[in-house]
Amino acid sequence: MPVITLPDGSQKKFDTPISITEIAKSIGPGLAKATIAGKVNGVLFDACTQINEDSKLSIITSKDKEGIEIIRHSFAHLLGHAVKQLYPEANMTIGPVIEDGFYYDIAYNSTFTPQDLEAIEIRMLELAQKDYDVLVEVVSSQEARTVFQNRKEPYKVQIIDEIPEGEIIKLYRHEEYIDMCRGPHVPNTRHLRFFKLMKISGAYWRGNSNNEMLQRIYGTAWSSSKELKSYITKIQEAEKRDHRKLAKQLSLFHMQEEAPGMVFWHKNGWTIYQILEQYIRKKLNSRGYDEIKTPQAVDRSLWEKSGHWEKFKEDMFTTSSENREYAIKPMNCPCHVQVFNQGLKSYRDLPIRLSEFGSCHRNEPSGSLHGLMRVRNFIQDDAHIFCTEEQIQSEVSDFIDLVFEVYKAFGFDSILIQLSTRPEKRVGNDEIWDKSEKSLSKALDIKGLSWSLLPGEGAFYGPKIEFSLKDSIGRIWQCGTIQVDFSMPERLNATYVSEDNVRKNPVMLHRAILGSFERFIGILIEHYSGRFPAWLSPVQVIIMSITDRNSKTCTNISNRLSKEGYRVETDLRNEKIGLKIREHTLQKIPFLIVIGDKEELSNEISIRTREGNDLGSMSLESFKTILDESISYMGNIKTSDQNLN
RNA sequence: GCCCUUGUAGCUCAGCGGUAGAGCACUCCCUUGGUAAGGGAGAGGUCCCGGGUUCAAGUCCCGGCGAGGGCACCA
Repeated sequence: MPVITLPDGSQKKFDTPISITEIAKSIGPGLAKATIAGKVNGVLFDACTQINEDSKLSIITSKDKEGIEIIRHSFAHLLGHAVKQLYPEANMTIGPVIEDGFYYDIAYNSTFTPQDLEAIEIRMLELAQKDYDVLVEVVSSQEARTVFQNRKEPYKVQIIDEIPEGEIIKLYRHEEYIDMCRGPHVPNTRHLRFFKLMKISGAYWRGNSNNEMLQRIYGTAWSSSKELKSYITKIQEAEKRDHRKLAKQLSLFHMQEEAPGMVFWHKNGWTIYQILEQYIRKKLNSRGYDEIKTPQAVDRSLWEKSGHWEKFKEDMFTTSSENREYAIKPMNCPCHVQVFNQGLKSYRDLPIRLSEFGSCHRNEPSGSLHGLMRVRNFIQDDAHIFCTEEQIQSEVSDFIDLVFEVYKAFGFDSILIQLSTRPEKRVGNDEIWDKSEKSLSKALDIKGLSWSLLPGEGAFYGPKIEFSLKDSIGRIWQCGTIQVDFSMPERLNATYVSEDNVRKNPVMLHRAILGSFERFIGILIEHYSGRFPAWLSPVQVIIMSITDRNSKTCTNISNRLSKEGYRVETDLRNEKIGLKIREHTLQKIPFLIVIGDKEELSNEISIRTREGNDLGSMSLESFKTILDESISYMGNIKTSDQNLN
């Protein structure tokens, strides 16, 4: 006689054990039809599950987050169903749910082509439209093993072998297709309608690069065609703001095969770089950092001492001269210790904050290179703080303030913080780890920041905080970091004389705000979709003539603005004004000035923005006020755009 | 690094065994035109590199290199 309590608190009594579907039916036929699964006392179950004791139940439909996840998971099985019909020799491995969809990893001796993908998608549609019931059965591991041995699915057998004894195994039957899963799954394929297979790629069995490569088919799935469409649109929008595409259109930088993973900055991109560097330099100088510059190539012996040679030899570029071997620096820290080591330091000198816009090279795996986001040569807004253990917390605290201040200047106000703690392989005793992890978490807590813990993800030399920001279309990028290091100062003999007159190793804090300029600029390009705020725009103002008669006036105005430090260009070509406006709008120049006879007569200029707003005619002085205001918003696009409207 | 896809004019791409194409950009000419594309003519290519198959190879095959999508990696 189970009593079922529904989410609204109402109760239903039943005389006999009853399935979730039946309960839904007793509430209403519409709900019964929409039922995908049920959450019984907080745990998800298949819709056919019998409930025989008093329980709390919520019916899961496609409107629930869990519902759409179940739909995605069932789509993976549907994919399996279609694949096995079309390619009986294929071996199924795992097919989990991921953000926005699902995938299935398949072992198959010939490669799936885009045509195969299309065929699979069509077969999936046909199968789904049969509205067949998905049947679930609980089996012993021996039974499961027999099923998949008969089906010649060695990967499934391997998975079964690794399931602990006693754990229940469920088989889901999609007509003749059988898959194994924890479930739950949709009760009928009529819930499977809105999906699209996205791409095929390789993936290692069990995610281990020593294992064989499988073929992974990715799909996206939703509970309505509207959601599916909006997802596809979102992907297309993201493609439009791809920094590599925009870089070409706006002539920001280029890369070429002779220098894989390294950037040829063009004038426009380098202008942005310069603004960022100068901005950060000013921030650091005002906060007690001393900027330095250290060598690009350093003798192997230093990298041996620092431990890089042993651990990261493969990732370093090397060169030689007169029988000596050098490594191009992959990091600045060992060099910074060399600067610290010049002259005897007292505890009174600490903290010492050494900053460098240091160019580093890392021989990243070719397959990981990706535009500006992952390069082999990059410049960091790097600095190392040498301090005492007691000073860690306040240094970390000051750094967090700085990070937030800088990110805010670019309009990033959603920042994720993660604290990574001691990994298994580490140096330093537990006492020191306790202390440094605590000083990091305390610094975060004192500021009332919410953060998440990544246990075991710290560097071998110390724990770290990572700052990730969310861009204008919701993607997350890791940028800033601060890491506590007890190891390198000791390895490289950095010492200071303490208050009690003994030599101690300082603690070293590695920290960066932007991370690398390359990556950060890549993020900015996509964040702004190439429409840089006036502060960062490589060209802030374009001055266009109506006819040749107006050229001189254009040049005069341009010179005046240039002299005052604005970035301005002229377009005096013998072309119609419509064409000029089109081209410079596409170049995303914030302010477009038109000069014709009318303006010359009235001694005014006509302004239009790249958004297409006509600001009318005004004096040069009035325009400068508008321009100054726009620049003063720095990287905050929302505010500056509102201002322009 | 691994799997798949891919490399043709400055850019975006078509051509996929039989004398290299289009649009835009570029050069020249006409046009001096008022807020997102004025008209005409012309020039422009070791079809990524190296081998092979073939009477004949951007086109098919093999090997490099680069790029794209994933996977692995990201101290």
